[in-house]
Amino acid sequence: MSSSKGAGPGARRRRTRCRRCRACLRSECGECHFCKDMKKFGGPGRMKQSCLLRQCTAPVLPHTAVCVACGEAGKEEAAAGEDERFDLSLMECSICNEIIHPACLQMGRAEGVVNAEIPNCWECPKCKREGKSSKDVGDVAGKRRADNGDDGLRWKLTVEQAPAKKKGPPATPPGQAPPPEDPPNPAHKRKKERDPPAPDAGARKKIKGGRDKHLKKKPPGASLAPAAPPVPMAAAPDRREKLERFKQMCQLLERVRAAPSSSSSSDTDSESGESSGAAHSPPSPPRLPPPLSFSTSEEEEDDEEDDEDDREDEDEEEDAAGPGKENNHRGAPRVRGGPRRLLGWPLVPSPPKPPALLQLERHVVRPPPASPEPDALPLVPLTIFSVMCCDKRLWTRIDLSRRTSITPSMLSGIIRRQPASLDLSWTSISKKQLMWLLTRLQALRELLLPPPDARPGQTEARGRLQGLWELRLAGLDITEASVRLVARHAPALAKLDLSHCIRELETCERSPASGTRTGSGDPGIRSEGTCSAQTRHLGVRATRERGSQTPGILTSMEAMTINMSCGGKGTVCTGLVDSY
DNA sequence: CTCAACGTATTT
DNA sequence: AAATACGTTGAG
Ligand SMILES: [Zn+2]
Ligand SMILES: [Zn+2]
Ligand SMILES: [Zn+2]
Ligand SMILES: [Zn+2]
Repeated sequence: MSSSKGAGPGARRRRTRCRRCRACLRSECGECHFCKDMKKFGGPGRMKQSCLLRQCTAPVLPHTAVCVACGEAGKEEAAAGEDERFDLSLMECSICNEIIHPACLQMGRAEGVVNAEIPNCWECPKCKREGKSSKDVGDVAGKRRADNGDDGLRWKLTVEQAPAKKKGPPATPPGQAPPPEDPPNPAHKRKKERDPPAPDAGARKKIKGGRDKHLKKKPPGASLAPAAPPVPMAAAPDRREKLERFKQMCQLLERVRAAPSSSSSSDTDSESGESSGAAHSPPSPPRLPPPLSFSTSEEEEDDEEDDEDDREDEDEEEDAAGPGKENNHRGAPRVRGGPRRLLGWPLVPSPPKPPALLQLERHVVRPPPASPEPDALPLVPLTIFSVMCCDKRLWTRIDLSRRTSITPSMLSGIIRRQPASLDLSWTSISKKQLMWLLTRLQALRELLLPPPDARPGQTEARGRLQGLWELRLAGLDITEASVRLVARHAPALAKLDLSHCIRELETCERSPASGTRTGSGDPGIRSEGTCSAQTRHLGVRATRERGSQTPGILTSMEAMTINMSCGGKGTVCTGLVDSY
């Protein structure tokens, strides 16, 4: 401690908004919680927080930040190549908080692990060498502790807009910051736990601190970098089966690979296997090998109750990484940063989706190892494997339901894949995590945007839920007002799951009688049928009452199925046990 | 200096 | 865990 000047560890520099990301560029909504607190919107101004819709997704170091070693600012603009650019930039360690030019490190920058989701953020070589992990934060220089509510979402979000296309180099356009994304955080669960891993990143379990140091894989933790070590997978007994599946996948890829995925090369990052999640997919095309899921050290077995039948493997195909070269062990500073590992296995690849929207190519990971296009790839198993792990086309659906814990790496993986379908039911995902996801999932974000055809004076915005036909809100403490909004904005809704909702909803009164009409709220929904009390998931079939005075509600809907079982206050369920 | 808000500390 | 409160830093 005490190492250096006040600037060292002691004075952590506060990050500020980048001013360039989508969030930074928009105006305050004036309606969110924090906006309402602002004096300008009539609030008391005590919270002093940024508008929720303006949460910067790529917070940057203050302009006044300087290198702890040489005292100078970042000079990336003066650099020529990518590497030099990195060497001359200022990097802030998420563990010890020191800000330094990688070039000013005598031990070299090779051991540092870059967090590609946050600009100028890494786990410095010093900390890495000492085996520190995000968990150790706090001891450093006696300042800052990480124990506090640090959930890992330290620097708010980052997402970003559109960097230049896939360029190879860092996306740092001239004078600007890269388009990072950011780390999520696991938060919740795990009550205390001490030592081991994970402060912010998901660190899981109790691995003991004692020596993990150089265990082969990196200690979980950090949401940051994926393990970098190239760990050659040693052969293991049960690995055989995995290899088998792996082969199958390769074959499948062969078949599927028709699509040119020039997709982000960066995407190919290394992923190690990591957790799981299973992806289901529509019945269609080529079928992948069985579910299989593997996890790496990260979460894997947390003692929790992850149980699940499936997962149990542990592997790590870790380095599948780099397509090609990538791991450079010494020498190059690598950034394996960004992406943490995988989420799971795709059960079925989505049909060779045309290159339709290669949308967000975001994530520019530092070392853009030019990744060969899949088509051009030599049929190297590992390489193909890594490509598959990140190819967005193979991840149209991601199912993390029932996972007891949603880790940062999972969130990161979700964002990188931009799935068309994402199931997070029963995950107890935290509000922060959900917010984090919402701001960077294009599809969901668009869902909440005003309709493309909305006109200024238009009072009754139609929204983008016109085609929504099923909505599951089970277990939520949803209000009647919310249900009304749903009914109003989702005219095509055919199935609505409100089971396990604690509060009493008047929308569809639950009375023993059948064919009763709705309660006071009456959105024009009438329930009918009989109730089978013992059934846990019985549902209520409600039919829209014709001529309801509530205009717009359930319009165009002849009937919809509403599951209101297990509601609050000992209410009696009404209706038919439907097909739900 | 003023205004915005980050990162913590306290409360709920 | 989430909500609230606020000292203080950072941009202009
Ligand atoms: Zn707002
Ligand atoms: Zn920003
Ligand atoms: Zn320096
Ligand atoms: Zn450090």
